[in-house]
Amino acid sequence: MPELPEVEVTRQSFGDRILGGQVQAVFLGKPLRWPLGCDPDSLVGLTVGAASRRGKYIWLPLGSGGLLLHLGMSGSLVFATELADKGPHDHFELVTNHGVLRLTDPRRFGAVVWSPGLDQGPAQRLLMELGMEPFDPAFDGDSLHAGLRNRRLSIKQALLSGKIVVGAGNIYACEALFQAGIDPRTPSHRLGSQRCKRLAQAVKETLSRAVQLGGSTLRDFHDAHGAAGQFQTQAMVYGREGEPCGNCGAIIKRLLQGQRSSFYCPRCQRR
DNA sequence: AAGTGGACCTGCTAGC
DNA sequence: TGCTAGCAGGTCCACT
Repeated sequence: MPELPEVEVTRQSFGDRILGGQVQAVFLGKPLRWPLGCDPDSLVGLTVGAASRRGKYIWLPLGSGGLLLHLGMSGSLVFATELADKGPHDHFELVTNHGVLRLTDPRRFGAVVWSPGLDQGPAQRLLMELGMEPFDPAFDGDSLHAGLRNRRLSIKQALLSGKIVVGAGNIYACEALFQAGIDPRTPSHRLGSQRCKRLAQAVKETLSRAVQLGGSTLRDFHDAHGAAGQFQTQAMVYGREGEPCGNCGAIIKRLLQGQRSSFYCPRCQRR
């Protein structure tokens, strides 16, 4: 489900309210992608710090360490003082005196992992290979060009890999490539500095617009208050196979790249 | 070393 | 109506 915008919208929607809370209990459901990595009872009494985001991960400081949360494909977080009874897909709860943070994740590709610090332990291991943050001013056409110039994989897969820039998943990679006028199959090294500049700009704009619109709600995404996103209504290509391009009228096509669907306009987007 | 495909898991939909 | 195949917002790991 969640790409950078959904993760950021989620973080913003509960971060302020949980800040300063004290852990009263921790509930674990079925196993997630990775084990928590500590005794859940050892978190009781710890104080919650300011939630931050790196790529599609949320870092929630707790005491001297913290929890690294990932929503996988189908995860969402809810934060409330009063929550409905637990359902079959609720696999983690952090009960605090400010409210309860609950992870619901049917497919269980998500994770909640204890780490002694952002730059130590599991968090360090999971985050160290990540590419640049798209909203970092250092991410621009030049840095993108430098990251792509020796790569032979397609530009779509390069964006999805997260090794150059993080945050664009399948929806936003498709949308950014459309906005930049680049065919998703284009070999990365064939993009010159001019097109890299356009693409870096498109990635920044696509992701920031999506954050402003509250993310994309394709089937079930909601922020921690329960609000749905609106970006999907403005998607130009994602999920629009067979429809006319809003820009030129050509029929939007779908193809498979690395077992993932890519949507593109064969007229607006060039190799 | 970079690139590819499989694996993890459940739910929903389109089509027969 | 009921079954099945195919699809889904991610990413680690083993293998070439």
